[in-house]
Amino acid sequence: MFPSLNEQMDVIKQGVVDLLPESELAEKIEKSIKSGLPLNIKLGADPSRPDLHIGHAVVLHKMRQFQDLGHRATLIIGDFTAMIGDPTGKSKTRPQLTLEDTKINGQSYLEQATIILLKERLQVLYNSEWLNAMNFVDVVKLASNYTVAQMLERDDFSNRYKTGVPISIHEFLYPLAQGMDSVVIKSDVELGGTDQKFNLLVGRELQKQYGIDAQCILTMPILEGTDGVQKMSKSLDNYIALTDSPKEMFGKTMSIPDNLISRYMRYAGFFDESYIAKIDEGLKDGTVHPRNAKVETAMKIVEIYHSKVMAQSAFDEFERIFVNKDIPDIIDELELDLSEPSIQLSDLLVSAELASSKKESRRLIEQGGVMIAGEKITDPFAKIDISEKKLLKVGKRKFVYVKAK
RNA sequence: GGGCAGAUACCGAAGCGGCCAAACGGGGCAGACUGUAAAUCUGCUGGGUGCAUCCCUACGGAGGUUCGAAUCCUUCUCUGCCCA
Repeated sequence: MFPSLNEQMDVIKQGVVDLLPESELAEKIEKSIKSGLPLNIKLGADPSRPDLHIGHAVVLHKMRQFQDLGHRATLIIGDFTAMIGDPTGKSKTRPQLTLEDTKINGQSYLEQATIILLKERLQVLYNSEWLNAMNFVDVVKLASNYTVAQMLERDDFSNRYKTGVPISIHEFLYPLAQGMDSVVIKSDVELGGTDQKFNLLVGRELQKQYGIDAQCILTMPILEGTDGVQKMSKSLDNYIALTDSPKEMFGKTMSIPDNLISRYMRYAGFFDESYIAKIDEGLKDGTVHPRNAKVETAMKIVEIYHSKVMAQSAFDEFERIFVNKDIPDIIDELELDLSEPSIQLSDLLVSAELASSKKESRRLIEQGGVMIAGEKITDPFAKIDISEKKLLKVGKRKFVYVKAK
């Protein structure tokens, strides 16, 4: 049956930022133990950007822990809400997705999410099912549950309001729509990132208004991206995707700033707290080398999403390229269709798509970032004979074999 | 409905008739160094052309004034603030 209340609470509280209200969750768990019925744990997914990264994994992992405790996970694919379009940002008018697009994205989200989630004890619902069925009267009723002042409590809104950045009316409907999901599925707990706190609370509030047992809310931190400053996101290109190759995962993890090591150990590598504390201490007093701690973290991450074997080979490869300055074992080959066997270096980079323009290509060459067959060449006008296959290296980590067809 | 302010490159933000492909910061890229794709330091950062006081594209859109416009005028679109 279910683990005891204390055991459950210990697991649940690992790494969380907010757990509101804790006492209510304890009651719910006690009730569940007594009745033998699992709790319904909700997680909303935004399928507008279906590429999941290890930042998303923080919350997914928490969901998995609930599953492991015997509870039921409800993943809500926000196909309806995504269709309306994410209203953040003033300059980007994001193309409006059709319901079909979001369905497809939702499917891909699901595939990636089940890398972490257990397929058993998982219920997947699409919120268009009920949101699409609401008419304007329903929407007005829903909206009447909230006031403008309440909406403006949200940091995001109030900041924008204060600084004069526009807020569209439909953005106010967002939290409400999402909250409606909680009403419909009668969730006991809703998970989310700390940025979702407001939305989660709206769900709780709406449940009360609709006469349903209010959900508890649990938030997990937003993991910083590999740049160490901004949150991990695809658009900032500081992410480690769940589907990244072992090599990429390893390398990207190695590039995080030192001060993020323990955070990544906790939220990306899911190491034991006691172990993290030990490493942390070691980093402080200098007995643990930051590089080694990072290697360990990187290997663990690769292991989670690939395997131990892959982790080892990713490490070996990394050592070879960056420590021994050797070349990777797998390099793409590119055959170029040329009228003659030689080509001007600056054109070669453009043809190989290693530079987006001839200007950029020149810059790279003149700055000494380009090597042909192990030899640094700084003259952009050098003629390169590629009738034989030659290794072209651009920057520190772009390798390609080029050959004239 | 009325008044006022604003729209600049990937982002933020200066510039307010020629010296503007546009200061500065961030980001990105490259180099040096190293412990690594950390940190730090240096350089570069619209495109074309063998590269220059040359051409093209670009300061919200469309016109206009001028020898010359990101800069002035008209108008349109969008945004914020204030009043109703």
